[in-house]
Amino acid sequence: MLHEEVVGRVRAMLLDGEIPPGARIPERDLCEKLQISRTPLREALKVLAAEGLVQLLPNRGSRAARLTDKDMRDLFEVCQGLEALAGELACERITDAEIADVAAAHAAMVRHYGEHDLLQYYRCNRYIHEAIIAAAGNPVLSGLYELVTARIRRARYVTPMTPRRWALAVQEHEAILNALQRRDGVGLSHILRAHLRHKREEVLQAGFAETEPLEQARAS
Amino acid sequence: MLHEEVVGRVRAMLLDGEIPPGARIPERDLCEKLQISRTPLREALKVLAAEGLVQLLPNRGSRAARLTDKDMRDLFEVCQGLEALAGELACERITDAEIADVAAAHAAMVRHYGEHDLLQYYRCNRYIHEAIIAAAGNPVLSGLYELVTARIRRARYVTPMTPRRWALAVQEHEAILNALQRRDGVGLSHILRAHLRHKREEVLQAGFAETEPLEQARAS
DNA sequence: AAAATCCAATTTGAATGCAAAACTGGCTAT
DNA sequence: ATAGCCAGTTTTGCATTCAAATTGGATTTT
Repeated sequence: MLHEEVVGRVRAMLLDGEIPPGARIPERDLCEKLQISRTPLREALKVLAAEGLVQLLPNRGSRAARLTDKDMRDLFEVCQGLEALAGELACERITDAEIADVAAAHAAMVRHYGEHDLLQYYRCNRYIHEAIIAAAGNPVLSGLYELVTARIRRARYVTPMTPRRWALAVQEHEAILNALQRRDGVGLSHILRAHLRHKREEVLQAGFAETEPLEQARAS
Repeated sequence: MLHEEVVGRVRAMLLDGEIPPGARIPERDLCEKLQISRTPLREALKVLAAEGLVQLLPNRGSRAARLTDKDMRDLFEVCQGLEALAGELACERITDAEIADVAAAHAAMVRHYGEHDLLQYYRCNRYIHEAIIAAAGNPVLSGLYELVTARIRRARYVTPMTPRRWALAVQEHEAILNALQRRDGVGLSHILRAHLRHKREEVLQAGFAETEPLEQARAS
């Protein structure tokens, strides 16, 4: 197994909640599960710690990072900035084919909204946001976006919405697609920021932060 | 030596150019120099690779990353976005004392400009930009900023300027301080973007990218 | 009985050792 | 003379090993 693969596997376990936030990560157990020795696993853990997904406690091992309310606020704030930037750049650089692709995803999303299928709705939603990032044509931006969104992914794409909030989100997405089709960078940037600001409020109100001080179960 | 210290030491060697861009990094040599064994060094290299400062070639070791023109452009573009965001947030959150601190650094910078002391000028310049980031009060933002600026630091704070460019930069900094003092977030955001756009043009014109395909000398 | 202390057992952090892959230089064949 | 190839050496990647730190619990002390 390649280094990047190990990092990817452990990252997936963290993002999927297979290793819950705050859980200690006993190296030996994970090694056994991944069928590798401690050396490459420890390399992966240090990388994930640099990404903010793992917290290293010197001489006391590592644990899955936990997000406070402040962390969540900060991450969303930066995410707003990154998406706003991406929106502006995307309007300058996106191709007609890519716009059509986003439009299709948008239509599918609206369909899922009509069917009250939250899971599929979120899948399309995420696809659209990521397509806008990709359309900015800036790998550095994409990389940072991935770093930031990884940490708030579960809060962002799992939190249930009130009918009122959901309707508003769909409306905002109409405006997003519209701005993109008109290649209105400034407009897209603004609507994306508002959209994410609303999402942040929603997530914070839902109390999604992972601040429980109690000891979590270890990874199964 | 602690893990973070190893990462820091190697990162410093990369940023200082002690290990020049493109140079191969023989693990044994670095181990000897740092007086550590290969295991912790390799952990540090993987972290630095995740940061984009080191390039890992599977089974063929690692080398100091080299920036192409495109990389430089992308990094500056993102840096613009981050500083613009920080500027807006800073105007909402900065204290009077912090503004006074920036004003003092600005005055010192102008003095160094008058003395044609580029090195000291750049030092104050960098201090100001970092103070604005810090004033945004968002550690996630600060972290990403550090990631991005580390990679363009040498291009940004070493490139010589024409008298004309230098005068313009000072003028822009007057506007930056002014917007900050008026707590004009939108204005600060705009002037910061323009300021960095100009810097980027300058750096790219100076041909600062590290694209030489020839084999570099190894770390001394 | 509660608190502090000490000791065994576990776990982490780092060095070493070993197998596999890549580079070097010299040789052969065309 | 040059291109291709092969053995020897070096370097990487990972498993193992060893020392140091931590944890939990039993024992002792107040």
